[in-house]
Amino acid sequence: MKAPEPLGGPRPTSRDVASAAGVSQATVSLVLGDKWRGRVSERTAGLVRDTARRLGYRPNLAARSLRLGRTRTALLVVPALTNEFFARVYAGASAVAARHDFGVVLYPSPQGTGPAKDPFASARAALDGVIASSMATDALDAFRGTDLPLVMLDSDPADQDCAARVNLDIADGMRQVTDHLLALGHRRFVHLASAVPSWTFDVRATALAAALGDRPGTTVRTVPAPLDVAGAREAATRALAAPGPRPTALVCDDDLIAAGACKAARRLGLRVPEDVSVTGFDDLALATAVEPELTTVGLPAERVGERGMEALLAVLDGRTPPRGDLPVALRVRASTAPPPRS
Amino acid sequence: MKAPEPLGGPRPTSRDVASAAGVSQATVSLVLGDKWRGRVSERTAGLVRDTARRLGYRPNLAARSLRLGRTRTALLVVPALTNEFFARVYAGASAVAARHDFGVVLYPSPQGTGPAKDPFASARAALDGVIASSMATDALDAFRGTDLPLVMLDSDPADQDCAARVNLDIADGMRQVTDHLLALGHRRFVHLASAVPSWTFDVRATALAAALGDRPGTTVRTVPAPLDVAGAREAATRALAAPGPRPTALVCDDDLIAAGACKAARRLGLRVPEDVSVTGFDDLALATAVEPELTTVGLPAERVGERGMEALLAVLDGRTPPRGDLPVALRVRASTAPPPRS
DNA sequence: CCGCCGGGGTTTTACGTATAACGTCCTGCG
DNA sequence: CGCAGGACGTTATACGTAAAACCCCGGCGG
Repeated sequence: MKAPEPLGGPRPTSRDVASAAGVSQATVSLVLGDKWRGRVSERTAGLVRDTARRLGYRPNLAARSLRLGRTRTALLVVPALTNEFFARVYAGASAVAARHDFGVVLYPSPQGTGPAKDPFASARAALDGVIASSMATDALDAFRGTDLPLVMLDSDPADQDCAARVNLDIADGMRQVTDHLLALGHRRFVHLASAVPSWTFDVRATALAAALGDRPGTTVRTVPAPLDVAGAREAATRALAAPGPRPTALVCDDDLIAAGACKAARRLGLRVPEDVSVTGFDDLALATAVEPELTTVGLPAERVGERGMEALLAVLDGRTPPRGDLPVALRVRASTAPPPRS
Repeated sequence: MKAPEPLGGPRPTSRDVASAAGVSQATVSLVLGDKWRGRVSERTAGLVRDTARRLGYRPNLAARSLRLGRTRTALLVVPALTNEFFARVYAGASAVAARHDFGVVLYPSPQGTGPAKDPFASARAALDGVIASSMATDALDAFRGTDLPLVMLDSDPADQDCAARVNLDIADGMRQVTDHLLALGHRRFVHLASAVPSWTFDVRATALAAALGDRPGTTVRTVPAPLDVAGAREAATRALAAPGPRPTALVCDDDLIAAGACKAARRLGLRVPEDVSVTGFDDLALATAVEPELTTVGLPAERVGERGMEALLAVLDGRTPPRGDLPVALRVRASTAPPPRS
């Protein structure tokens, strides 16, 4: 007996509410928009609200957007949601957005069967702003040079072409990793560096170099690795089987790479961490799923998303966005130990 | 010399294009909407298109939605994107959507800091349909009993309250797993079953029971496990350390649980697969990241998303949606072997 | 007694698009 | 010669909301 609401029929409009309550449409709009102080009596306001609730009224978002010129929708541009890090970024952004009843829509994953040729085609007219990871470079260009406020995630501070930026203190994380390994006694390092071009990875390399720079007797070789376990395993195999003294520590740009490195070591008959230490980055679920559990750098992915959304809201509001890098923390687990005696 | 387009100013409307081209707004709408055969000359149509391109015209989606009453937007309701399976479902759905210039928006992840109290608040008025996983039960109720077409993913076929359904042949997958283990010689099973209430998991249990039902001499004990590695490890530890003859095969509802089970076994001094075999479900990236690589059931997650979107488009179009379960495939890797002699 | 003010509304308009309904030539045919 | 009808557009309208502009009435200071 839910008949009162026409199930297949059109939903009630503000005008329906108005006539049902015996007032004008403008009054409904004022009351429901919370702009009625001193313009509508308490009694009428209550009546309108009750009627709206009774009819199950929901404002038509398209009409509202058309009128206001704003859509309360932000676009999040990330390389791929299958990367747990970005899934968590999305969760953070969307949580903050929900609190300000904003929506978050994702840019169709570029590695799919192909997004719309034009990034705007499905999105632009319906957006208030863009939050973009620096890893999604190709998609990103399309949003540059528009009037849309752009918040960049983990991007080069030298690049000023954005309204706000939220960065992780990646350099500090890499320094913590290096200090940890140095303290354990390691001297021969290999840096399994992501082949994806992005500031996040560039800064890892420079931070590692800087941290080792002032320690004499240390060596580091950089080996590029793809961002997946199987590919990383091959790269790590080459690094470990290379001629010359074997490295004792594999510093990886990412937990996926670290997992691949562990597999490579084991396949070569080396034990982790007794024969070779391995460190990751990100602290994904993977880090505690593999054996041994990875020593890695925990990144507050949700906070990145939250901060990104907060920054965008601030910009849209004319306020100045929050500044300062987000802190990261080394998590020492079972994949690191002192180097072998030999 | 990009001056012609007012960068900070308002974007051109169809009326701007019209006056720039010296025609009426209606003509612009007809041409750009591809409804001009026999109503507008080839020459004028070309002129309009060129002018639109030159001014960088993009139709205002809010206005269009208001006029048409449809938004070309679907809602995807999933428990969490951090679950790789659903991230892949999203990728599939969004790829198909993009091809039909549809948008896909996600229901804010329920485990976040809390979504809008009302699921519709940020969504309903702007939706053409809903695609929902049966695992997102709580959120789902809110969308039942509305006029929105609902496509269910992996849900109980007995539940008829939806416009279309796309299911995986989970039962077949479980049967393949069981046959594989039986062929290896296993007789004492433990089913590490997800504690999350959902058809996908229920069907695993019944399929396992059915497959073992006609084999005398087999035993199976069901142990509930949470859907995360750490929790699953505890559950598996209890199962393995229980009094009585030790099980030789751990059948897990999910790769995360399987990973936990492997860790539990190793911690108890058991080798996988020599002392105990472990199987997973889903074939996530995790399955090939851990050691040993998991024997598991590969699910075509992207296909689920694609099929879901295709079904929704069909329903919206008045066509009949595709039917039939999607096939799954056992992937035999290194976590299964014949049971120990003893 | 008049003008003014403020409380409590209403009328009206605009947002940008899609499309139904309506002209206006021009050509060809009866 | 008149007019039917196609080719080519145009004018007008509606979608649902927000908000600016307006209106009415009772009370009160001058």
